[in-house]
Amino acid sequence: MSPMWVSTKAQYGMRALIEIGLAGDRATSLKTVATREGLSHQYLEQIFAVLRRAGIVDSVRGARGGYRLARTPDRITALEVVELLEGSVAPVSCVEDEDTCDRVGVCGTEGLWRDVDRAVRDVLGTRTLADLIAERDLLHLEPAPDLQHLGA
Amino acid sequence: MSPMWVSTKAQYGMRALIEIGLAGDRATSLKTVATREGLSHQYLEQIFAVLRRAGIVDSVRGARGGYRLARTPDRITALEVVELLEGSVAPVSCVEDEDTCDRVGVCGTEGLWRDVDRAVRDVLGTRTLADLIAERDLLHLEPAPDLQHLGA
DNA sequence: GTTTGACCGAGTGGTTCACTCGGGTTACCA
DNA sequence: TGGTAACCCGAGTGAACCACTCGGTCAAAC
Repeated sequence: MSPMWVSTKAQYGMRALIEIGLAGDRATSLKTVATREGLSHQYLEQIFAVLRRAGIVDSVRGARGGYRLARTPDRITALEVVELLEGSVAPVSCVEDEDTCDRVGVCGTEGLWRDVDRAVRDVLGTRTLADLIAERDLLHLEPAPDLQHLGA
Repeated sequence: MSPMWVSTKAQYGMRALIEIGLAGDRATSLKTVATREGLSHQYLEQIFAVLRRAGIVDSVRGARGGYRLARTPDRITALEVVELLEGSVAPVSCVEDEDTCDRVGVCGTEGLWRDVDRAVRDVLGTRTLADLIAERDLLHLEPAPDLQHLGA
């Protein structure tokens, strides 16, 4: 796999949340998400444990259970999700925690990394799950069966 | 160490290049860079082997040897250095290589990662080593001994 | 009372990271 | 001409991390 700095945890988490969001109020099971997105069911469980504890999704236990968004999708930013599942989005450690480097204030690259961090946080912070769901809708995959007759 | 996605290789490489750049035409040894920046000499050798092969620095062998910039610092972007030492700066693999994911054109997060990638490349691509050297100069550390008398 | 599906902790194989080690080879310099 | 400073190179290594899996418990629907 070619290198990347956003882990599959955050990637899968985002994709799964879009899927969950598409269902609206109805709970969606991870099994459904897993097959629809081609992901590991058990790995998703791990991810959703974190999302639930963070108050991003609510769970419904038992048969016909699953997950739904705990908030409206416009109140969930990509930044929140990625930071939660990734731990951090900072390019270098000193951007977040100044104690990890003894050369703070002496390092010529400080401004550079700080600008990169700012740019990333800006993109992720201004994009909400609602935006992603809308984009996903534009791809209009698998149109709902009951809408099929409207076409052609 | 707190998490980060720019490796020490790229970080150290940038810092070392600033140090090399400050010396202008004169070759600077890695030993000097290592002590000045508090880095491992042997690790720097590994990094500079890559920088040299990429045509970013020239080497001077033998005693009193070292490295100097192969181009003027305004022709070396942070992006070039980071991509070289990091391999890639893409947040997820599909941004660079579409074959790594079978869901290209079907994935709701595609645009998001593409925007993040664009933002990062924009920041790194518009910053040259000359800029970083100038910033570093503003911190005016260790003023040259022969300029000392000009102060106070 | 069986099926569905959320919940939980532990384990694991592979890879990457951040180096180090131990040697060359080249050139200055006395 | 010999010593020393420096670049050059490949291999190794311990720790951490990633992307999962396994095996099981608990809760609600049918």
